[in-house]
Amino acid sequence: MNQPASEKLADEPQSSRDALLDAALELFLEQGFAATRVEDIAARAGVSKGTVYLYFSTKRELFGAVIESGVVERIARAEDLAAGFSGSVTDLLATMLRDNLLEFWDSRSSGILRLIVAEAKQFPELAESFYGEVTGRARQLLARVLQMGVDRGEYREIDVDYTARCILNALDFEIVIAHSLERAREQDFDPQRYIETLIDLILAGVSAKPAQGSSL
Amino acid sequence: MNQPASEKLADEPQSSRDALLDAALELFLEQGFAATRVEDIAARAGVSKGTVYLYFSTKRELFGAVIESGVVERIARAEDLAAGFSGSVTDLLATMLRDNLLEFWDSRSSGILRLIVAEAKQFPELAESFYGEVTGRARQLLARVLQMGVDRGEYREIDVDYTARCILNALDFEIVIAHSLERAREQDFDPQRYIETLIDLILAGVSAKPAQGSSL
Amino acid sequence: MNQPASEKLADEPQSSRDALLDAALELFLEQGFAATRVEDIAARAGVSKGTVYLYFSTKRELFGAVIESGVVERIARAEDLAAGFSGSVTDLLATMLRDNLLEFWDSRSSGILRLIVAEAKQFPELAESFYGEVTGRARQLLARVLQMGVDRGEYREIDVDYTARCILNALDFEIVIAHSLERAREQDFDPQRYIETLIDLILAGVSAKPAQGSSL
Amino acid sequence: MNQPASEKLADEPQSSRDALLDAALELFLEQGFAATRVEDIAARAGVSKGTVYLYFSTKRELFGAVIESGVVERIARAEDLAAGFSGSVTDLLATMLRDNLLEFWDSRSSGILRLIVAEAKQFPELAESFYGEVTGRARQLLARVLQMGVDRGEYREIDVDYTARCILNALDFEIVIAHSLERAREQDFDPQRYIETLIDLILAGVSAKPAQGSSL
DNA sequence: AATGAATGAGGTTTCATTCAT
DNA sequence: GATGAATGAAACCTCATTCAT
Repeated sequence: MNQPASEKLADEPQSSRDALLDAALELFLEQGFAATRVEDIAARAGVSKGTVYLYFSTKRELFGAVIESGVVERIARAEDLAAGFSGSVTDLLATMLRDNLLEFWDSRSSGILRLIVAEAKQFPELAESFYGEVTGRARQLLARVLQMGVDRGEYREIDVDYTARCILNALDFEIVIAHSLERAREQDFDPQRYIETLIDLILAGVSAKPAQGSSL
Repeated sequence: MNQPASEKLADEPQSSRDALLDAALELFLEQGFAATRVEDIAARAGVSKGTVYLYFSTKRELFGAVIESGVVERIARAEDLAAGFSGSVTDLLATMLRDNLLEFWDSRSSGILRLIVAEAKQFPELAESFYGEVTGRARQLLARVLQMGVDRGEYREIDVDYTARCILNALDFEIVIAHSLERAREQDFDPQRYIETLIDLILAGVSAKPAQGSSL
Repeated sequence: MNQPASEKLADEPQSSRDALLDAALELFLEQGFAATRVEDIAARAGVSKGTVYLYFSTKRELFGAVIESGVVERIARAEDLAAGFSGSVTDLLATMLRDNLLEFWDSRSSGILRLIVAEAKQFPELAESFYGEVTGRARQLLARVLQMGVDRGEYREIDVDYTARCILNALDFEIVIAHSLERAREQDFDPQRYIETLIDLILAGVSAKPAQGSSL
Repeated sequence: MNQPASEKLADEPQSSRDALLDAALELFLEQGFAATRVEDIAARAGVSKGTVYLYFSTKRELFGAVIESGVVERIARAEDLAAGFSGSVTDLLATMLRDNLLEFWDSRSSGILRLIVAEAKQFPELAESFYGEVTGRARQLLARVLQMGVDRGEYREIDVDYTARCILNALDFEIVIAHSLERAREQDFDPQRYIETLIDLILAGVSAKPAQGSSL
């Protein structure tokens, strides 16, 4: 059965536009916006300098498109979390933090978070939009889960919105650091241990009962 | 009584070098490294372009000196925290987080944190040095306090090092965001409420007893 | 009755070549040679960029063809003037200047004159050819008419060739100005009044009798 | 006796700015605005590319400054004409046209006229300003002289304003042509003869008495 | 005949750095 | 110490032209 030409295998040659977006993301992550030359993006995408301007009218617009694609990807990912679940809220919370965020750790989008922070002064609208749509949406999702725990009596009366901020910030900054200091971190940092510590701290911090881990 | 040469009156004209460091910090914070022109730094410092090169051989070296001065300042601040305290570890912890970090929030050094994150790819040695000397030192200080709480039986058996990471990350990312999205944040973010929520969450999370606020 | 292939209905789709010539003339007149992009010409002609190169091997060649078509058109127009006339030479002269040149004023070809002047440095051969074939031919025609007046005793002994230059220059520069400063001229310039003043001046200047209008 | 350093001999090294204006005028005249590269202007002025941007923020601004300097120069020249004179208006008129304009013919400013016509579409404000301030001023001057002749009874009742337009146009277009078609014109054009023919035509055309040259 | 994605030489402009004064 | 005119490498961007389809 013939497939339409538009369905391509992952390693097939993509459209020039997609190749440029991929190449640009890689280079912006590696070097930042200002230090990345348009010509290098083109070279990595396998096209010539002029081709960049067939698809993006300026280097800044290309940057915006790169971030935009990351936004779309991360939003889709976050929405998947909302899908049905069973068990206690605590199980959901632990699963969310553990499984999903560990996965996110290495994903392409996680680098975009660092990129947004780095270039926020040059692209304030993009940064605000990203922060609102991505980080904000994740926070609302997490706050809803926490509220569920409160409603069920699993958790004590907490400020779910700001608690969600605390949790996400603790995760996001570690991600930003991981992308900023790749070499130095590899030696003495254990992401798994970080996540487990965070989960333990959070669950103990919100639980209506005494802290679990330690209590005899 | 002779005063050391470094002690100057507030309104006294500083040395050109200090004026350049101050001007450079301001501009790097506002615009980032690449977007800041040496000529603008000189202008803000009230000297000519050529004068910059009397004190710093390259723009990068000037950036390094700016960060260095921020490091020194922040380390001094952090070390002051270690001075004697009395009362429970929980009181110390709450005070540290509340008073000292609220103060830090608006300090000049807090912007350097964002700057380091933004420019880490261009200045990896600086970033690693800063992260090690400043963030790392703060983490060790916090870990020692937590360990003290554990030793005294106030806190349950926790991973003090990684718990300190969690706490500092939650603080640092909020600071970074605050410096990245100045306008947008003013509207719906309450730093005081954030700190209190974090303190509440942390103390409940580490305490050896049931969470304080809610359950009897 | 067969019609030549070149006679088409007004609204009929022209050939791509003709459409390109028309579009190119419009744009060259509006913006000049250098500021007009081949792509814009193609777009205005309703064809694609590549199609331009099916008919013209370079942009310069297209420019040449545009001028060439203007030359042909203007020569035909000028030659028509030579056709039979009756009455005094003065009547002919007044009619030529008044009717024919007022008509020419708004014609498409009049813009080409300005274009030639503007691009003469880039296309010296074209400019010389245009000046020789169009302006030169018009000058010879006018000189013949003046000579006729002299021969008939209507006019005094004048330098008919250079007098023709004076007359045509006075007309041509006003045309060039009209095409150069479209907006500013509309306010305080009256073409009709200009032509009449010129005719009055010329006829009085060449007449063998006292100036007509004023002295009895 | 020592002279201030600012007084320089004509061939002394001028300021970079003046050297750039001179070089730019030459090249713009030779090649037009678009075909002239900033680097070539710098080279002819004996400075480097970057130096151009110390004095002019864009290539267009440099063009404007070139025109501006021409405007100033030509206005000063035109004003000198207005100085006292004696004798008949006809003598003045003949002298104005003959001496002053022959001088103008080869002056630097005369090339600017062609340049303005050529680039009017790209610089409409400049063109309008030039036309108003330079050509317009010359026209008013000429119109005043003609009016004087009418008032004295030397000339018949003519439309002095539009007559002045005719005269100046006849001169200006010849100048523009001279600058456009340098090579071709040298062979068979005699500026002196052109001017004399024009003077003869004009004086006969405006005179209250029968045409002078021919009348027995 | 027609397309339009792709090319890459070449232009304008920026800005870190130098150096004669 | 201080200046600021000058430099020139390097970046972004344009657009005439080509060519596989």
